[in-house]
Amino acid sequence: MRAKTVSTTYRRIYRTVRRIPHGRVATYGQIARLAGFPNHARLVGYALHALRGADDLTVPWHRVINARGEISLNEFSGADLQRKLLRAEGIAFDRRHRINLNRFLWDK
DNA sequence: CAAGTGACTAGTG
DNA sequence: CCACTAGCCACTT
Repeated sequence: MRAKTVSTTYRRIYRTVRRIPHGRVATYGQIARLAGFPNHARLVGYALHALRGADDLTVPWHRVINARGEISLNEFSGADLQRKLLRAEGIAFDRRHRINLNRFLWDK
């Protein structure tokens, strides 16, 4: 079992992730920046990782992807689930399982 | 307490 | 576009 050490830092990240609108995605770096931790993309990944298995979707973790427009989870840890959730929101994937950030990035 | 790890990224070539 | 790298940092061993 993972100890749920929810620091204020994590809460700040979760709060930011909750702001991502339905049908849009954001990158780890983007969330980090908006949460007030520029250049700490990795921290966001770590925070979301600590969320796996938790009360699903109180935080829309599936809307967070990497800067290349890909899902960072590997096929063994739920990438298909994330794809399914995103598709259900109308987000399209290309042949290589990538998302067109020009179209779906939670922008501006 | 040092070293390893990871849902990252921007820069180079 | 791909491969490799240095920089970042909380958490685990």
